[in-house]
This record gives sequence, C-alpha cells and structure tokens, in this order.
Amino acid sequence: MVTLKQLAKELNVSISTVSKALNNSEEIGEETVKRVKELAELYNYKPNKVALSLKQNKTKTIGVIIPDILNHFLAKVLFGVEREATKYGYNIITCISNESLEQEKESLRLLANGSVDGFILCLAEETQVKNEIEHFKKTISQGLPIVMFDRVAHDVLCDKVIVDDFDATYNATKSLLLEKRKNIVFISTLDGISVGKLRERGYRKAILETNTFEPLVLKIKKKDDQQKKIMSFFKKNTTIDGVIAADSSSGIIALNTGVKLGLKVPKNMSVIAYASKSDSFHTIPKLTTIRQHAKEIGANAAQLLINRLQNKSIEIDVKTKIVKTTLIKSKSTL
Amino acid sequence: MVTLKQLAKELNVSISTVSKALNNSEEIGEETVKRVKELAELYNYKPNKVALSLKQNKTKTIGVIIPDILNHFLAKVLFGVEREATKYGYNIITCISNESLEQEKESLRLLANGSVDGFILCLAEETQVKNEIEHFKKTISQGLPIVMFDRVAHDVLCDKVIVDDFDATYNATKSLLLEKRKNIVFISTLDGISVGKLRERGYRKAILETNTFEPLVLKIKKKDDQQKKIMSFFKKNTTIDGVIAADSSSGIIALNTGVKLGLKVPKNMSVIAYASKSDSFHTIPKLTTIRQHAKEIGANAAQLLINRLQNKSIEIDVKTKIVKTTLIKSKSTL
DNA sequence: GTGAAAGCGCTAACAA
DNA sequence: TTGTTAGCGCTTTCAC
Repeated sequence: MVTLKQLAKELNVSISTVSKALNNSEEIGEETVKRVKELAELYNYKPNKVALSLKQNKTKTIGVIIPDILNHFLAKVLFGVEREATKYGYNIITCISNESLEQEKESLRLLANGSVDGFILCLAEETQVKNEIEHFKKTISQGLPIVMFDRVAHDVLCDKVIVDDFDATYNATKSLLLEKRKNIVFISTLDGISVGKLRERGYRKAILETNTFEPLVLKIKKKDDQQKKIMSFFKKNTTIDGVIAADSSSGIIALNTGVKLGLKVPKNMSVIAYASKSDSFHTIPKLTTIRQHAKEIGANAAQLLINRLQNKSIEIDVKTKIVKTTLIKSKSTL
Repeated sequence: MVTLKQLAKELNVSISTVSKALNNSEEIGEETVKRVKELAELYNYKPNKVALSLKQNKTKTIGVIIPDILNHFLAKVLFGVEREATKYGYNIITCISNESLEQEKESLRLLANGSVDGFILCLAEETQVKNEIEHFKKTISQGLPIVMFDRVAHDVLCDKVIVDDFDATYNATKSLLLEKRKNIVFISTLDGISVGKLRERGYRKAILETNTFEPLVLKIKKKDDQQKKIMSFFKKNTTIDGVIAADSSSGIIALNTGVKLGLKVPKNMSVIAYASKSDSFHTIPKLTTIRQHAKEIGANAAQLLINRLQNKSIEIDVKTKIVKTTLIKSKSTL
C-alpha cells in the first residue's frame, strides 16, 4: 500500500501538504492539489484505515455476536445489520458464540481491545439459563455500547430490539380458536431461551381463556429426532386439530407429518409457525407463518448503535424497540 | 480503555518499562514486573489492537465476502471459516455482495485499505456471468492474498477450495440409474453460476451414457413460484421416476409435490438433492442428500489463507483443495 | 501556500 | 535494570 510519505517524497513536498491536498484543504495551491491527486490516483492511494482508527480513536467497526449462524432468523438479522451498517460506513466483525456463555464472554473480551466501537448481540442460551450479565455490564462500563436483540437481558441497561413474542403467539392461537379448533398443541425446540418461554406463555394464555381444553405442549430437545418425536406424539394424540410451532422446523415437520397420517390440511388440522417466507414453501399446502421481520430487527439494532456512537451528547436513556411480527395467512389455515 | 501511558504515570516508571514488564521481558526486575502486572490487572488493561496493527502492519483480520448469507451452504462455510480463524487468533469481517459484481468490487476496495490481511470469498453470480476478474487480480497484486471457494475464477492465480460437483452429480445420477429409473429429471435454481453448470453436466453425462432416454432439465428462476413450477412440470411429465436437485429447496419441493400427486417415494420416485442434514428432515420420507461439508470447506479456506499469511517464505505455487461430497442415502431412494 | 511537529498506543533498538 | 527515542500512517495546529 502506498503511503502519504511515499507520495510526498516523489512529489518533493511535505507529508502534510499531501494530506491536505487530498482532503481538499483550502490552504493548498490549485496546481499542487492537481499534482498530488494525479499521483495518488496513479498509485491507487487509500488512507490507511488502521492509522485513521488510531488517530481518531474509533474504528467504524461493529462487533456482532450471535449464538448460531445456521439459524435462519439470526442469519437474516445479521444480514440486516450488515446492510444498515454498510450504509453508514461501518464494518461488521462477526463472532459466533455457539450458545455458549464462555465463548460469548471470550468474544466480548477479545473485541473490547479497541477492535470495535460497540456491540450488537443476541444472548447465548447458556447465558440466559445461567442468567449471567456481568460481562455485559463490564463492557458497557468500559465505554463500549451494546445493543441486544431478540434474546435480551432485561437487567442490563442498554438499547434493545425485541419481538412481540407473547402477543404474536397469543393472537395466532386465538386465530386457531376462531376456526373452532378444539385441541391445539404448542410445539417448540426453544425451551431454554426467553423467546421460547414468551411464546409458550402467549399460547397458554389464549388456551386458558377459552376454558374448554387444557394447554398441550410438546417440547423437543436438540438431540431428539424431531420427526420421530412429532410422529409418535401425533399417533398418541389423534384429536389434534391445530398446531402452533415456535420454530420453523417444528412447523414444517408437523404439517408434513399430519399429511402423512392422512389428515387434510387445513380441513382437519391448521398449522401456524414462526418461520420465514422460504420456509413456507417447504410444505404443501404452504405454511401460514408468523414473520419476525429479521432484517428490520437487524437494521434497527444497527441504527440504535450507530446513533449512540455518533451522538456526542451523552444520552443516558436507553431505548427498547419492538418490531411487531406479522401473521401471514397461507394455505395451512382456514 | 487504559493505556500504557496511564499505567506508567501511576507507577512512576517509563512506558517502555511497563510494556516490557507486561511482555515478560527478562530485562525488567521481578519487583517491578509484579507491581506493573498488578496494576494492569486492576485496571483491566488490554493492549490496543489498532496500535498493534499499525505497528506490526498486520491486522489479524480476514475479510470474508459471500454472495448471500441466507443461503444455508454459504452460512455454514462462514461458520467454518469463523471457527478456524478464531483458533488462530484471527477475526472475521463479513461483507455480503448480494450476488452483485458492483458490491463485490466495493467490498474488496473498502477492505483493501489496511482493514484486513487477506480475503476469503465466493464469487457473486453476476461476477461469474460477466466473467470479470480484474478486481481480484488487482487486490492480489496489492499484496492481499485471496482464497476462493465453491464458485471460483479459474483464471485468477490464488488458492481455491472447491467441491467435486461434476463427479458427485454424475455419481448420484448413476445411482438412480442403478435403481432402474427410466426418466430422471434434473431440477436447478442455480443456472447462472459455475457449480450449477457443473452439476448439470454431471447429470447429463450420466444420462447420455445410458443411451436410453434424453436428459430432462427443469430450470427455475429466482422470481418463479417454485412450487407451481414443479407441480405443473410433474403434471406434464407423468413418467418422472427420479429427481436430481441441484439445491435443497428444489429437492424438498419436488419430493413433497410427488407425494402430493400420489406418488410413493421411493417406490415410484427417487429424489436426491444437494442439501444439508437439517433439510433432509423437511420431507417424509427423509431426503437422500449430497452433503458438501460446508464447514470443512470454510475451515480449509481459512487454513490456506492463514498459512499464506504466516509463511514468510514467498510461496508462489497456489493450491486447489477439493473437498469431496458424500452421498448420504436416506429414505427417498431405494 | 507550504512545512514542521506533535500525538494517537504500542514495540524495540539503543542509551544510560 | 530502566529510560529515551524513533517510527508505524495519519491529521491538525502552528510557524514560516
């Protein structure tokens, strides 16, 4: 990479003259500016990012820590963050915590050495289970702002972007009840994490309000064979006529299993799942989905962080933004 | 963040003494080392990454440019890269080209300012269609090594990690022929990119060798309704008894559509798709898949790059690593 | 209109 | 054993 020094030497001027010329300073003579710019162009000069970061004490880089990149929702949020950040000239350093508290701490620690100006993150499952938050507080007290999304720690004072999990699941369940469904099951693989609990509660509230049947919950562990679990559950519970799935995989498999067992969907059984558009194509009939607008969540998180980074005025108040889900009716419901 | 300067001041020693003490230099007295380390611990001192990067002229950061983070295969590769890079103390800056040549160029340009030590990338579709490679050559000539994976530009001299697409598809097709399938269709959404073409060729070769029926190819565009396309294709071609899908979505939808139309899978029709394990659960019966070992591809790419970065000896020879796919037989084939 | 010098945080050669 | 100095690439203040 060419440096100012090299340009200066070749042009027989000082480094500061070159710097000023390239930054369109008024001080420098027209002729000089022209000469400098031409040579810079020729050598494809670009200001060294690292030097700038050191000088200005900011990196224009955001650390993003997510529990699992293979989770479609989280990948989509990352996409939203990246796109929004790029707009404002920020880069993204991505770390994957693998749902592990230790890795989450380590990533935070490693990047809190001047590598990034702030963090956007989604809590690891283990972090939520153990309810550890000290590492977040420490990071923030070091002057690195954090924005949490989806799975957040309410006891940490920072900006947050969340989903209306409770309401959305409540409303989805209600909509099945309106279809006169009499035996709706809630299927979930998200037992450990906050959003999973919220979704279950939303479901339970809707069911309990009807006063006609008891909540019925099927929890599936990561290591289980999801297909077998759901199949044997359906065989045991033959009167199931509705499914609320907390994750896309459960929804897709539940629908396919119902069809396999001879149920007509949505005539005999309705299915609603938290899932994305592309997931909804993986069943016939197409899946009715609760969309979380992951890209928007990412974009919002990025905006909140960048705002905080660029606001010189010390804003003390933290914001929590709720990105509302949308129930997209398709062919798996009446 | 605390700096050496602040520690030095508080300890009444010079900056270099502090630096040496923290780096376990033999030069410094035991007592001093102890005092320094204690204070550093107390203040949670961490060497400023940016300053180190500037000093050592390397960032220990890798730029990763991928066309689409929502593509499960690419996300998984990114995961592999991240994990391997982390092992060696490297960070990952992720850029998403959105299959656009312009964005790919821009990302390369933006990071080639000292932000990263090298690149790992997968070509955007547009880049492959237009066959542009100048930006890669320029980057390499600036001293930034590139490792390409999956979709690569053969005319660029750099390390590469690829998949045995041609052979894998040829073999998969062969295996359906061994099942005495008489009318096998190749379904793909990957028309523009190199791997899509390779897969189609592998299929064609296997079919043409049999000399019993003509290759039959269904190409689906991004904007098409994949379900409708496949459904109407199946209705028109009622003798289809085998499917080779170049992508997971096509495979899943083809299988589900076959079942919907009353075909027994695998009795009346076999399906094989390029897909991951989790995809294979989205059909009943479970999908037979060609696994690409995406994580390994990522890990290999990271290794190749880090090797090159750390090898002081100017290695001129470039390597191309082929990560072989595996055909995982499941219930959608005989 | 141009240049010298300081400083961002750090390391390392050299001096004391 | 400890300190001084230079330098990584850049911006910016202050002299000329």
